[in-house]
Amino acid sequence: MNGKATTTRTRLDRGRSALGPALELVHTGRAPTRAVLTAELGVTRATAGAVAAELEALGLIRVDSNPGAAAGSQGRPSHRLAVDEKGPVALAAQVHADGFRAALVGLGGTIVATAPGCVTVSADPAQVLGAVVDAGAALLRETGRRCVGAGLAAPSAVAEPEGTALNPLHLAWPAGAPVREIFAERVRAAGIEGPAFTGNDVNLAALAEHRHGAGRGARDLLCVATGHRGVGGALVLDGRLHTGSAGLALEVGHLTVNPEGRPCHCGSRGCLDVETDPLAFLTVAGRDPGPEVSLLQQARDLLRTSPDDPGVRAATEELIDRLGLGLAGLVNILNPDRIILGGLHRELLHADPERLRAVVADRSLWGRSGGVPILPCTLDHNSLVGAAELAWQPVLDDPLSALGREPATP
Amino acid sequence: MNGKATTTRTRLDRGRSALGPALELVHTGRAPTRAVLTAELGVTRATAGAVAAELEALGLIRVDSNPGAAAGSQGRPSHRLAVDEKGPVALAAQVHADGFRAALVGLGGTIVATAPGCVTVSADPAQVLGAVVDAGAALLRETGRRCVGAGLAAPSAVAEPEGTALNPLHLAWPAGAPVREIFAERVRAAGIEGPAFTGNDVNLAALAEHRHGAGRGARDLLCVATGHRGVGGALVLDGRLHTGSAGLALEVGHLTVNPEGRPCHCGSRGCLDVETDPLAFLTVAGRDPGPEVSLLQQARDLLRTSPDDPGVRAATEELIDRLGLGLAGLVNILNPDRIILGGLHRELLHADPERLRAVVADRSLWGRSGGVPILPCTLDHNSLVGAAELAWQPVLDDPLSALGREPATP
DNA sequence: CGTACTTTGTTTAGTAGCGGCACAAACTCA
DNA sequence: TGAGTTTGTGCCGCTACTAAACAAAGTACG
Repeated sequence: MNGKATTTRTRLDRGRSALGPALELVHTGRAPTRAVLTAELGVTRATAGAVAAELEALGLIRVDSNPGAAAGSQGRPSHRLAVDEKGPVALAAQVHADGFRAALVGLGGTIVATAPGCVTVSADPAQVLGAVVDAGAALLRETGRRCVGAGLAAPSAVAEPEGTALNPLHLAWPAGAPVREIFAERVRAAGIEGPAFTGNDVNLAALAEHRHGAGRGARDLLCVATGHRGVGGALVLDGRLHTGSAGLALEVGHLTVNPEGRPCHCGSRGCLDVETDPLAFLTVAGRDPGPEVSLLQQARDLLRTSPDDPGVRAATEELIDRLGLGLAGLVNILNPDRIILGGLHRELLHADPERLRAVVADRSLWGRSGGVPILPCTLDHNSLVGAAELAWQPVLDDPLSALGREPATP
Repeated sequence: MNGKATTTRTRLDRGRSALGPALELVHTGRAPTRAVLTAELGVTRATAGAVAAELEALGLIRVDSNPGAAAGSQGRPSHRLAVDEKGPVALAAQVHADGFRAALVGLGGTIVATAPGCVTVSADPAQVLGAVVDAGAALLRETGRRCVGAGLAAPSAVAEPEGTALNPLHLAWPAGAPVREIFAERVRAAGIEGPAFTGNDVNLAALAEHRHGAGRGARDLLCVATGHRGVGGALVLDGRLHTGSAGLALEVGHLTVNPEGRPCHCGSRGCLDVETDPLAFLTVAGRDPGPEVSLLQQARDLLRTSPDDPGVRAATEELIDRLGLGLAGLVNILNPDRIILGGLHRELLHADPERLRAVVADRSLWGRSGGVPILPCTLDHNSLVGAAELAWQPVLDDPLSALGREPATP
């Protein structure tokens, strides 16, 4: 076989622009085999094979030539595609009122290692972010994993394009703190490879649920969640977060859901924020919130342990009605094809799903859009996984340039 | 010249996937010259030249080798790119409470011919749509233009994917009328070439303004407008209409803007619909609406002729405050980078722009997003032009297959 | 008025990434 | 064991580009 030198190319010169979409399909679990990958990409088997081979060569996925049971189907069994669990990871960081958490997240949204940390709430963002980045750097050293980048989930709206935290009310941080810049600087200082990103925690939770959780397959996904205080929202359209032109979209906390309701710090009354958050639940239920654990935890415990207590029952129903009103307003404006609830709202849905669905359907204008499925979040640490998604995104968009070959800007 | 046969190909085999984006740039006026086209497409001059040549060969654009003044610039003057005004057209149709209108619209959103028509409001959609399609067919015969397809602007939400009119309240049509199907059938019956599309009029107005009017260049464009009765909204994201999963997004008419306001047919009180439409304006101004001309026309005339009348002044201010509250709510949820107002809302903006902007900024949560520019519609017949955009879309997406070469589904 | 410079358009020669096709491989079914 | 079915691979060629050199058409400036 007088093979010409060109033969050395046949495998690695194939598949470039289809590389990103293919990786995303494996990442989100929508391409378990090469045959499915071929169909999903809309390419030929030859191309899909070459793309899979190149992704394997990059150390991102594995192609199992497994003899695994192709139960009940005819023909040659497909090789299985899976994320390479020994591959690179993204560093994910989260800060909230109670402390912080760092984790390493591989492709597929699997948490490889995690390091919770508690700090006394500090008014200095640089100190907290430095601590969480250091925890992440320690995880990277311990595991020896390659890092593709870092992502931070912040409990505040993040203004675009500056990356400043607009309302970190419950962190005692100064409004307008340049969190993105501080985080990126700390990541660089810790010697962590790759770019650094920052986003709002509810936005990132929605992104994670869309790719790996209850939102998988939705085209227009609305996510609403409580933290310890207040309510946040997020919208994923066609697989991408809609953050609005200034990063301030889906600030749903101040929708009016009770015209005669409690006054809100925004100047209005009866906002979703003050009517459906954990503090509201405890107050309506007639409990004095204690200072020992977080309000969210207290509300959750109360709802789980004594759901039939009259006060708890009344609080549940009132909050469900208020939340339903807010969701109906959002449905009329956004018309999502799925809604996902997190935090206390998830518990309220769990407590009486029929009531919530009925309120939303009743207050939505057109019956059809009121019939939107409302589901609970399903992922653990979804904000953390979402933060990792930010860091993975460049790799999903263009694996070759993101992983160092063909440097984008030399 | 012993030229090989292959030489005959050098011109028409070039430029395929860049063809659509290039046409869209010329269509929206963002590529006045080949040099700009080169930069906008991010391709080489060779490719841009070949693409422009092919679009010219398709009869869609013209390349002027004009000696026209390249005032003040060095270097070789660029050839000018322009839409071919003798090229094909789209048939645009609009129906509203007062009658209908048909038009032929060329690339660039220019109305080539128009035929207004008045029919007594008929409860039979097939009759009205048949009349407007016939008027369009007559225009096509008169002008002898080639037709790329037809689009209909309906004054109602259009449910996806069925294409039924959900709330044609002011047309006396049955709710749930299959307008898309009826329109498509009439278009086929009239022997008009190309596919037929149907959309909501405010949505289509927003699309037209985004491509050819006050919304040009906006990434997230919010459009709010009154017709004769009621209020509609639309959102254009990244150049595409956001219609939601069931076509029901941006049904903003029932946002609460006055908790103690007028009762609305939706069961609530103080909806944007009943608080800021032309009837509300006339009522607050203390005028009895007459039956002779449309409510919108009466309100417009009143506002223009006697803006300093105390009743008119009070009505203007009250409606501006209500509208501002509704817009602020939308800004908090959608965070658009531009807002465009149509119908009576356009007149209200014109009457006191500062007041409206102040209310929106004041009721928006974060100062920055309250500073969103609010502009009046600038296009005549923007719904009609938007309807034509629907019909042009397949050509913009893939000129070759849409214009008959390479039939998509043989 | 001619020369240098700037910018635009064209020609020619590649090349990356895919499709098409034939064939090989691996299984099920009868 | 062989036919049928589905999956993976090697090879060829096409399409839509890029790269680079060249040509053209103007301005700037002596």
